[in-house]
Formats: sequence, structure tokens, C-alpha cells
Amino acid sequence: MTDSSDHDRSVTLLQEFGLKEYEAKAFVALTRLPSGTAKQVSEISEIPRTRVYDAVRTLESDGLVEIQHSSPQQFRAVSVTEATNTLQQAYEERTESLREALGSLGRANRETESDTTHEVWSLSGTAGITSRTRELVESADRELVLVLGDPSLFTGPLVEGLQAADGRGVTVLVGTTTDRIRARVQDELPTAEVFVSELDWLSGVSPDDDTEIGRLLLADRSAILVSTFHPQATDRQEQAVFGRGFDNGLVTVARRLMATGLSPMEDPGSSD
Amino acid sequence: MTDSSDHDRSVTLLQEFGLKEYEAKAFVALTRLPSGTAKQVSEISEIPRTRVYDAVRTLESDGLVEIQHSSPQQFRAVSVTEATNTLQQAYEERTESLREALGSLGRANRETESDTTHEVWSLSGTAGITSRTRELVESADRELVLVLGDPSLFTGPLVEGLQAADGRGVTVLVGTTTDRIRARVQDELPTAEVFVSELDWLSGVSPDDDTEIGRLLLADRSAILVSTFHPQATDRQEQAVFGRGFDNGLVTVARRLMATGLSPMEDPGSSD
DNA sequence: GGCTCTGTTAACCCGAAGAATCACAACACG
DNA sequence: CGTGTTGTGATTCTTCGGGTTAACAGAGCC
Repeated sequence: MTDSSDHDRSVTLLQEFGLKEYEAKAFVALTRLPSGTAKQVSEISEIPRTRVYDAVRTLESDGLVEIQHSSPQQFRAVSVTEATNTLQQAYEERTESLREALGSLGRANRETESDTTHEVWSLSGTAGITSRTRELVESADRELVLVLGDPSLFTGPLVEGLQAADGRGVTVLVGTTTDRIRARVQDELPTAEVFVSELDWLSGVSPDDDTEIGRLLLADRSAILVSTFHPQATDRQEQAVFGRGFDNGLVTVARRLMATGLSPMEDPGSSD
Repeated sequence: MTDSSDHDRSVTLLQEFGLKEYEAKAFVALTRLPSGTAKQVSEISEIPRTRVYDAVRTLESDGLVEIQHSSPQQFRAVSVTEATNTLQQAYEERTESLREALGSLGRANRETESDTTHEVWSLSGTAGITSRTRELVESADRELVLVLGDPSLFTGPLVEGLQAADGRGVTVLVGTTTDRIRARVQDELPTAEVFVSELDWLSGVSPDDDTEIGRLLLADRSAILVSTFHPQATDRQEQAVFGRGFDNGLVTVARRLMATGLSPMEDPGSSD
């Protein structure tokens, strides 16, 4: 059972690493064999035999298989660890190159810097939202109010970020959905105030509204990030809206909504 | 000057991360802008204006850009660090999944284990060859003979591997091309014997033979790896041949060639 | 030595995905 | 109220990858 599912999963993943379908299939076929001929590979992988050679050759030049030039030729996949290491390293190098190239990119600046009062931006994807969350946590000066709708969002790096913020004097308030989670969070953040949120809004308002609030972050009462989960949609996972600026409408609303339980923050208006 | 080259490099790299051409172009365009409308993006990126929307939307769901739903819509790229982190993380997760899926793959074992006497395998790509080199170094019991044709192949991880081998009692012999490199290597491997190789074979034999030997590794006198560089070929970089087994023809030849300067190894035939 | 069969390479065909264009509705603005 | 701009959808064109077939070479057999 794990056979076929892992098989297909491997093929798909390999393709996401830039391999063509035949290359991916050939590689997993060879991974299951100590070594094999074109014929054997063709039978297992359902690649037309005459095309096994091309696929295997490009795999060889990627360092993923070895070829024995006999007749018939023998093919052999490198070990799983060797293969994944090779791939991982390739993509780390690419990330580095990309960082470099994008960084030294000439800015075509037309200063369209309008006031941020009414700007509300949307972004999607847990990865991107997490990244933005981290940025907000790291740049907070005075106060962080964070409510997690899903405990899985309470990750290690986030804890570290909150601890660091706490360490530099930021007031950290964390809301959770259940007391069980509250206890766990409180355990990891002893100096923070951790509470169980009363918010009904974690579940949808109308019956056919199955959106759930994922996270909710108010930083220095001047930046707000709210994310939701839409389970029904096949494509989109986590969606978020994001606003910045003390006078921003969304921020104002969030501030009001959260006013209950917030102690007055000294000199609220002087932040940039 | 760095403008256009880095621009194109970014686009290409982004595409290697799975983005479509329009998505890649749109992202770099937005990276050069604090924020922009479809029209602006279209002008900078040379994407037809009507297709900017699709591209940006999928970028948004990848967490790479933010959208402001006003009229006209405003688009904004996340910071370079946010973007590269997001991408890197995505590929690290994929690597992990792949390792897992490939690892738990049911082996369709037909025991085709012939003797390795005459098997000579070829593999290409510096990454794969490096990986195989490491494996050989790590699994060596008694002796390692290594000759590097190119100093750039003498990397940190390789040094560590050699030191570890040395530490567990393996005799390590390293050959270099110049005395300068010899000194450097000797410095990092005090207990190893480092020598300047006399080998003429590092440069081609015939005039039109511009292949250069990259590395040459004999492990326990029972496994050999020889790699060469072919500078003229546009596609292939480093190529290698690889043989295993004490009786392997290639290994035998290598052993003979290297016999000069090798002290007799006790009980050479008893290794499997 | 000729013949056949298998292994290997290469060329070709076709369909899907993506790039480019167009047509049109909605909206903002004067 | 009309004109230009903005956003969405449908349509054509091109490219690339998957699939098939043919040609070639070599080994073994008769």
C-alpha cells in the first residue's frame, strides 16, 4: 500500500525539483532496483523502452544515476541520501544566487509613497504569512498582541521571536483557544501574559461560513495582520490581510476590538 | 550594467524555482518598485498588461507579493529576504518529503548481484561526484590515496572527512599539483602524507586533448574513482568513472599505476 | 557468411501547457 | 455623459514534452 503511494509521491516531488516525467519515473524505478537495464526500467516505470536512454542520460549528468557502458547497458541509481543531498545542495546554491541577484537589483524608484492610512494588503500562503509574522514580531518596539486560532501555528521559531521581543522589553500578550494550549504556551513564555480568548469569531458567523481565523497579530498598535483558513477551497490555504500605520482603518478597528483587556499604552500616538 | 544582467539572472533563477516566465518577470519588476499597478509592471517587465493580473495573483498565493484591492489595484513584492526564505523553506520541506518517500519505497529486488569484477560505472556532475567521493572517504578502512587536479575541489567538508578517516587509523595520502597547494593541504592535514604529484597525466596527452584530470581516489585499494574536466563541452562539466572490488580491472590498473610510493599494505586480499 | 533478433539511437507526430493577442465589461474621470 | 483606463474572459499561436515509429548496429544463430 505504501508502495504505490510513495512511488507516485516520489515521482511528483522529483518533478517539482525540475525533473521531467520520464526522468522522475526512471529514477524511482532504479531506486527500487539494485541495478537495471533499459528493459527492466521500462517495465517497472511504464516508460517506453526507447526513451529510457535519454532520461537516464540526463539523470547521469545530474549526478543521480550511474551508467555502465556495456551491452546491454546497466543503470543504477545513487543512494537516496546521495540523491537528496545533491538536490538540496543545488537548491541552496540557487537560493544564494537568487538572493544575490535580487539584492543587487537596480531600483526603478518612482516615489509613489502615499500615506499608509487606508492601505490594506492581502497575501496568501502559510509560508509567506509566517515570514511576515516574524518580521512584525522582530520589529516590535512596545507591544505584541497575538491570538492563534490553530495550535500548529505556534512553532519553535515563533516562540524564539516572542522570547526575544520579551527580552527587549516588549509587552507580549498571547491568546489561545483552549486552556490546554494556554498552559503550554505559558510554559514556554513565562513572562508573557497568556489568556484564553473569548472570541466567538474563531468559528464562522453564518452557517455556510466555514472560514476560521488562523492568527491575529497587533504590533505596537500600529500594524495588524489577520489570517483565515478556507478549508473548502482546493487551491488556497491560508489567506491574510495586513495593514500598517496608526491611523490605518483596519488597525483602528482591530485596536478597538481588542481594547478589552489591553492596558493603556503610554504615548500611543508618537510612533512613526 | 549589473542591472540587466542581474535582472535576467533573477528571472532565470526564479523560473528554476518553478515560476512561469510571467510570474518571474512580474516579481522582479515589483522588486524594483516600492509598489506598482498592472500598467507599471507591464511597462517594466514587458509582460502584456492584461496578463499581469493572473501572474500576480498566483504570486500572491505563493506568498511572494501582496495585493491591495483598490482601483486600480496596487501590487507590492515582499522583501528579498522574505522571498528567498520562503522559497528555501519550501524546497527544504520537499527534500525532506522526498527523502522519506524514496526511503520507504518497496524494493522490487531481483537479485542481479553479479560480481563487481568488471563493472565500471560512469557518473557526471560535480555535485554527484563530490557526494560519491565523500562516501568513499567515509567508508574507508585502511588507506586513502587522493590526488586533486584542481585546488577548488579541496573543500572544507572533504578536509573534515579526511581528518575523520585519519583519526580512525586510515592511512591518508594526498597528492597535489603545486608545492603551494601541497603546503596548504599539509597544513590542514598534519598527520597525512602530502606530496606533489609527478603525474603528467593531469594535462592531456595529445595536443587536441584538453581534458584535465579532476580527482583521483583509491580507497582501500579496492575502489577507484577518476574524474575529468571537459572544458569545451557546453553541457557536461565533470565526468567520472568508478570501479569497485579488489579484482576490478580498473582498480587493478590504478593500483599498479600508483604502486610507486605506496608502502605495502598488510593483508591486501582479505577485504571483501 | 548471411540472417535474425535485440539493443540503441534518432527522427517524427501529437497533445497539452503556456505565451501573446483580442474583445468586451466595469469603472473612474473629466 | 462620454472617453480613456482598468479588469476579466475567451481565442489563437507557439513551444515543449510525451508517445510512437523507423533506422541502424552488433551479437548470436543457423
